[in-house]
Amino acid sequence: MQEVRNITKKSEDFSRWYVDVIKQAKLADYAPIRGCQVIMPYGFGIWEKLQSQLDERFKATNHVNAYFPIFVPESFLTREAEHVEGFAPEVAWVTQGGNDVLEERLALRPTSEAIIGEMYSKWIQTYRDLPVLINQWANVIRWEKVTRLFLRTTEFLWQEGHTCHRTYEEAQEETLKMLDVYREFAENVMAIPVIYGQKTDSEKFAGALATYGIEALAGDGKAIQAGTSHNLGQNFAKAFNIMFLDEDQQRKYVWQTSWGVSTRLIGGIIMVHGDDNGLILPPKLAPVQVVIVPITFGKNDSGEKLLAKAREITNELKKAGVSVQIDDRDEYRPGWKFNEWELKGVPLRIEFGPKDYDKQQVVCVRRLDREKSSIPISGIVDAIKAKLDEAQKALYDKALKYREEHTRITCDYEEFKKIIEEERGFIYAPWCGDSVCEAKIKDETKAITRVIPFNGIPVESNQNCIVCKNKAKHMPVFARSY
RNA sequence: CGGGAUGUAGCGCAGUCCGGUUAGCGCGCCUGCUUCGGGAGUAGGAGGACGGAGGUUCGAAUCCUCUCAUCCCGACCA
Repeated sequence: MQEVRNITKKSEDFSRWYVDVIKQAKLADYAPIRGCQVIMPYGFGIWEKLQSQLDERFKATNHVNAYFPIFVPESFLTREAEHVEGFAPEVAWVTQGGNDVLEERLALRPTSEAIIGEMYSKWIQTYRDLPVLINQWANVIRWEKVTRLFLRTTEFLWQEGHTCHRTYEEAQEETLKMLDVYREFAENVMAIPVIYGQKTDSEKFAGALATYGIEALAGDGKAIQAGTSHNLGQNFAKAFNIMFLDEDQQRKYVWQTSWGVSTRLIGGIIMVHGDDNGLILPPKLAPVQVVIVPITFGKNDSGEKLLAKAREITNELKKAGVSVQIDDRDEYRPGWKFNEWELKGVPLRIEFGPKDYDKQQVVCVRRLDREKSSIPISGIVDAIKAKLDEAQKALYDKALKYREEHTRITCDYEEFKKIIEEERGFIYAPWCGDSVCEAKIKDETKAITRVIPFNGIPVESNQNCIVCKNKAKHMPVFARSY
């Protein structure tokens, strides 16, 4: 029989598989503008779930939301030298308003440090105004040369936190606190294990003192940056004159942080969890957590009774807060529906047929591994909730197992090259800390330092840099990446 | 931005080299009947003017020029 579903096998061509899954699960579609995508309702549903659960965590850490303009005057953008240089190649400009050419071009924000810095300089007067803990949910524009659905699009959605503090220590604490929020979110909500730590100088954000990130491993052995948190030091404070009068009567520059995650996370979820049958969503992010497929035989009385019972179960679960959908479409047969909901990554499927009706039970099938179980209808709410929790955990465990199987340690550069070429994945390797060695590895292997992990492997005193053989200072994790 | 490939119905493709009735095929879609526990069967039906713009020609999906978009591989990035 011909395969109706048309997803390229993951192992055959990962890139095509990725696009096939997105298009067929109706997460997103190409827009008629280069590099831009339309996030379709099902994909946006995932984003909304991400958003609300992240926002909860921001609020819990005392942040508030605000909104700043999408336009950034050129003169603002150019105030922090390293920052301009970092973003110059990918800024989109507005040069005309209506019929009039603008005196000063306006950048469509590639990030908002500049415009927010400008406002902060007005708002902050004394140490009593600190800390400022603001987050913004917004779209940003980066004129990328190479784009890829969700992972890198010209316009994307994200969240950017921008905070101001009285001291370096406080800013550093904030930077690491938010990194940890991302880490916890990735693990517990996205079911994605991450390596987290500090970026090397060559990988840090343009204008930051230090950048920290969380890194996930995709199903093809390439790394995906899933979130970043920057200690901006006083660089932007100096550029935008953000000063406060401290208790000791001295005027001082504030210490700032910024941190963000984007719609790229959706790409990460697809790449980390998906399989040959399509998407697999963690229950905590699934727009539809449970789908009920009633199985009826003909339009007879028993069929009607069965459908009525299925709707009753649906309502009961709904009332209990489960995102559940009944698929009572007449035009598709059960097998077809099973495949479609698997493609869409729905974590649990409930099958309810005549045999189940007689026994007053349902058959529950888990998306991840098609594990089947029978659940009595009495007490179905608790059972399904437990199944969802189990599915969330099983998904994390599977991703963790994959990552562990694709993480290697080596002190030998030749072996390093071989691993990158043949297996990819994460590689821990000792490094002297010199960006020359880092660049050499990048040139020769296309692998770059992802982070110097906090949850990694400590460097030992007798270890040497895999490139220059000088004494190693760090044990970063390397990978090819998206 | 360099190298390569692709663009024909909602999706996947053939046709293009070597111009010539009314542009085909599979899946999907619509209607009817039978079906329904892992992508049903059958009968009938609708749907495209060939990515876009110019040009060559009696005639262009097919040849030429430009352009747009996507994918893959490289150089840069959430």
